[in-house]
Amino acid sequence: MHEYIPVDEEIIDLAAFLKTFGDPTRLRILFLLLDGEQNVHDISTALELQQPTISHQLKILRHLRLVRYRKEGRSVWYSLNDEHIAKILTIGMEHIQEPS
Amino acid sequence: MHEYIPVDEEIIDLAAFLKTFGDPTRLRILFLLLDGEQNVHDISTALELQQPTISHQLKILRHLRLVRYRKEGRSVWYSLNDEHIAKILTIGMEHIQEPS
DNA sequence: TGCATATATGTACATATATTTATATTAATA
DNA sequence: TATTAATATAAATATATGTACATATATGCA
Repeated sequence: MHEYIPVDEEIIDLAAFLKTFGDPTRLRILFLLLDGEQNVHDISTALELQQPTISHQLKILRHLRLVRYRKEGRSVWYSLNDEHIAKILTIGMEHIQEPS
Repeated sequence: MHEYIPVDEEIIDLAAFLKTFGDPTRLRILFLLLDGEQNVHDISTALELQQPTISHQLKILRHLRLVRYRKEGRSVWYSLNDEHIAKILTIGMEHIQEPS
């Protein structure tokens, strides 16, 4: 019984998606968003990182659909896109906390 | 109710772990291993990639504990380390196959 | 021991990417 | 309309990383 082997395009897309979890700044943003919607200013304040740095990473998170956003006046509110994101964070944490 | 925010070291470790899924070659290796143990030669034949390329990526997969291995004579047999790996692949596939 | 096979390591190079600084855009409000 | 606040974009730079090629190591066997 053979597992499903993704075709090339799926492999490329999957790598791009999962790679997005592979940066500490993006992970910190995602963990913040586990608490719910946050705007750019609050994220950059909470993480003590410059606003362009946050906007840059949010753009990547948006494009790979890890987050969604809505505009309200001058603010843009970001949140996790769906349950897949939290699940991957949870499984990842389980893995690194496991004794080797 | 606030979510658990990982400390810096956990963020670094988690990013390193998840980043490992972010390369097409490594993903192809992992999908092969869903079928069960494979040795280096068979992997490099199946993926039509040079043996040093496979060994290089296996080293990374080993260090981040995505795979385990056992030596048998001249051969080294690799397999997925635990259920976390397959779960992340599955959730990732669900995500990219979801209509945007 | 000598040789072939299987796997790992090291180096070099090209490419990708995270961050900083500066600037642009957009929206609210005085 | 002028100004301020919030966010996004652009350019520059430094760092990281994947691959190819050459070489090393290790094991089995004649």
